[in-house]
Amino acid sequence: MSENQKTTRNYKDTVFLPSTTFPMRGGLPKKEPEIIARWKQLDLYKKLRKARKGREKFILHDGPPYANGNLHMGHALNKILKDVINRSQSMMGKDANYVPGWDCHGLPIEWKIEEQYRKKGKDKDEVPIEEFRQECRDFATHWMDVQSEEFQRLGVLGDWENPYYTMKFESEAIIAEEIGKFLMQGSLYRGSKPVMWSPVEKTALAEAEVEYSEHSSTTIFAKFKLVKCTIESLIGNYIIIWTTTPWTMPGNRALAYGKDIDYVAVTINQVSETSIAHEGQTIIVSEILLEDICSQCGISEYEVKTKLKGYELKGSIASHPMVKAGYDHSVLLLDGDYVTTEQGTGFVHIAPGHGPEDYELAHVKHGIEVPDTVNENGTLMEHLPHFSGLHVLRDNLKIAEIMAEHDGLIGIGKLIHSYPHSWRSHAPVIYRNTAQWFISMESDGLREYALSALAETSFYPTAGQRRLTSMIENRPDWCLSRQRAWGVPIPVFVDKKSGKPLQDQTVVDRIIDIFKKEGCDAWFTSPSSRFLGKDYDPGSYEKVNDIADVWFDSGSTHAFVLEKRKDLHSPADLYLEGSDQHRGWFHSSLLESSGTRFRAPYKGVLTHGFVLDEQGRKMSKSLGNVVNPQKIIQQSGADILRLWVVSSDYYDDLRIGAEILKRQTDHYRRIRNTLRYLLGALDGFDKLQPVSFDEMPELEKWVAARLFDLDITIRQKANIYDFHTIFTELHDFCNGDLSAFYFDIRKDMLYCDALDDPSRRAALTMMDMCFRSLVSWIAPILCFTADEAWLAYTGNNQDSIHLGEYQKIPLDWQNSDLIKKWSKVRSIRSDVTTALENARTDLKIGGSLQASVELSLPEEEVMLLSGIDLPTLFITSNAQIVNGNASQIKVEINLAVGDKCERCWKILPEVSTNDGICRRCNEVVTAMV
RNA sequence: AGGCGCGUAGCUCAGUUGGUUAGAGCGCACGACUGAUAAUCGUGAGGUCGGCAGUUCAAAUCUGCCCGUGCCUACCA
Repeated sequence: MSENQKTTRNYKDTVFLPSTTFPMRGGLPKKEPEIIARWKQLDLYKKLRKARKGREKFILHDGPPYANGNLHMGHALNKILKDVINRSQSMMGKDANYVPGWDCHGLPIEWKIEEQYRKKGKDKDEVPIEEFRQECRDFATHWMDVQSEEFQRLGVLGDWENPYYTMKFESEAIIAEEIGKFLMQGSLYRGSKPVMWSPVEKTALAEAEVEYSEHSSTTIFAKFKLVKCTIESLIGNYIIIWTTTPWTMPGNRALAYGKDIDYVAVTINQVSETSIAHEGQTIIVSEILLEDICSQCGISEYEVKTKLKGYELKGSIASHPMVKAGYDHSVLLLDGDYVTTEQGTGFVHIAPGHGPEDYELAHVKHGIEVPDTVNENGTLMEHLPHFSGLHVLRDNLKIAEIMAEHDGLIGIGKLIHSYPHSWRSHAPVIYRNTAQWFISMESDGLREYALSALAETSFYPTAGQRRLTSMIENRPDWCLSRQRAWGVPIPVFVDKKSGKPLQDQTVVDRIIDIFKKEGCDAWFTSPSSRFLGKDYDPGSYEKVNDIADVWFDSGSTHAFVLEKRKDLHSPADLYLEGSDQHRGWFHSSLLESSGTRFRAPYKGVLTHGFVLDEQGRKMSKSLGNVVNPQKIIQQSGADILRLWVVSSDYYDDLRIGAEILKRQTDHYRRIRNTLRYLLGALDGFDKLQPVSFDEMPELEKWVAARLFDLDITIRQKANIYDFHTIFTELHDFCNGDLSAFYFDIRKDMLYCDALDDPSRRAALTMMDMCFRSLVSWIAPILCFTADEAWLAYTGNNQDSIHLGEYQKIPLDWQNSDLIKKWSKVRSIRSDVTTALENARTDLKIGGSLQASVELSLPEEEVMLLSGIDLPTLFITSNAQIVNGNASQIKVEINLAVGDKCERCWKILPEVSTNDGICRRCNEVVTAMV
């Protein structure tokens, strides 16, 4: 080798640069499906069950999504969070067995099928119910398959081959069995309440099946004579009400006043020719509405007798306008906080069978019985004198005239207003009192059991407890029945004579047996005798044709999933859903379980917020701000979405949008590159001897202490489902501790020291542990990337990081003193980098290796730095303490003296006499041969 | 309209029992390196802590009102 060749020798191939097959760019959209395929081929779910066999179980019970469409961000958030929790529990050694599920029955699916019928010009009522139900079943099956694929694409690990769903025959049977429990207890009772009813279709409607359009109504001013009142002078006066639904008058049972409204008693002195009001009578109405009423009723002269406040009418009783014509019941005056003086008379007539508010005030609050007055075809019932057979929508003028004849009115009018109509027939609908099945909150102490169960449940965040508790405290009895087709029937027979439900366990058991084998379609297709057996005459019993509220279905999942599957347990460790489920699944599950098992089906409840757009607005099609999970997965990958979940405070609402996702991608790259650097550095490490902890340099011991602390934090936070903190800790560790500090300092050693140098081996030993720890810590979050990195590390494609656990960090790695010490060291280092930056700005230096650092330090800091190699710490070519007794830290930067080592690029005096490289490099290169 | 929440830098979040000039990371700007290179390192600029009023020696933190926003109810005779 000539002199010339020597000086230009390229030392690059003598430097141990990182090398790895783990690419810098993830290419997640393409890679993730491959990883999923690998998991399937490995049968990861089952393998994990085997690996965790006998371990303590952790059961996060899946709240079933509704099987009727593609996933949206809310689904993604929910399932990712569940998966992160399950995987982290698994990493902590538990058998976290996750069984996903679906909710299949219910109105939205029923509608879809109906809609298809309408398109074909078919009528739902002409189709046999079993055929209709089969189509609903097929529809739900289709969407379960679609959603299952979509969930798995998010990386969610669970028993996808054997999920639960509410329309499975066994599920349906057990739902029926649970209803049977309430039946046998006696807390299931038949009552009634007003529901939206279409007289044309003769069916109950849901709120969402109703559309509002213009309708012309006959209005009446009806008069109720006061028969009892604390203000005696008012007795005999008439309370006036105004209504747009004269047909509800036979069902009137009360009047509502506003306690703070000003009323006046007014004597009518003169009326117009056409008026039906009577001179000399005294009426009571709202003061500010008086003029308006008088003009509408043709009252031309009047005289105010008394002024009063609403509350003075408390306890008063009036008589019905038709009191002498068969309507001689008492009409109570009640305080209604919803009464306004915007229109009408300031009094509201209450027909408990014809409005939810009427029902609530009269029946629920005051126990007034709800009369049946309207047939299912919309005609008034036979037992109603004078009105029998009249139609509630067509005959209102007639009804008004009859009332006027009986001197029950002071005015008749007309109003065009917005009124509910049936979505299907576009015909007006009414509220109609309808027989319904209820579960009593009181009769068997359900409310008490539920409340005490809540007190024993852990809530994340704690606010959920208050919210649910106040709902349970205030809610009315559970209305279980729906007049619908697609659901689990209420498996009850009613004794036609007594009107009481049949309570016989053998009948219930028989029903359940049949449902288990054939599904609950049998209820609609089999004769009653099949269920009743020989002991009862089918002719004497009415089979209930209502189905159960779908919330009862999902409220029973603990019974047919948690209790029935041997690989699960009840109560679950955790239920986790969006905050809307306080009113939904958390609520219904609690009631169902409290009523039958006297405890909650869960030990903990976690609620997350809703997904909003980047400005914090709700997502809607009309705003055009909807973000689809499918699109994000396609563009960036599911790991990015998963990172978004844990980087957010999911107890509150979460925002998502272009910038937020960009930030996640940035964070992802940082973590990925940290893994990549470790993998590169560790290339070939397995051939070298690891170094025992005691023999490691202090810097490595500091890394060990950081790992120890992180391990503690991560386990603690994972146990309270606080992944946001975990994410922050991990990111800062990769970013601040490793990349910007430890790696940067150790590069020289890693690249330039002899391959088997003890210090270098010590660094690699610690880096190996860093990698193993880091990859297991991110595994629950970045499940794909962790898997990929682990595969690059082990080279064993029959293994997966997800079968493993968090690393066990040795106890003697804990060292809070070292953490404190190096925090101070880094503070001095920061002063140096600032000084270096200033020198750079002054064009004194470029790279830090060009610099020589002169430090003036107080004694304390000198002690701190003793034993630490300063050029290594600062990544400069030279550094020394020039004054060890200074009052404050002072840093001076000079150009390093000497020539640049061709191999390690440090500037050292020895280089010129050493063939262009430094002493250390010379030794290493010579030894290589 | 009612019940329960939320509102700290462009973004995501910390801010312990009220106590010095309100923190972090990202992004941004500027610079260095070119042996983590569609990487990496450094420095820096960004906040009347939703608004107003009050309690206090002292408020992002406690109280009241208001505004914005989300979930759940109720939207009617």
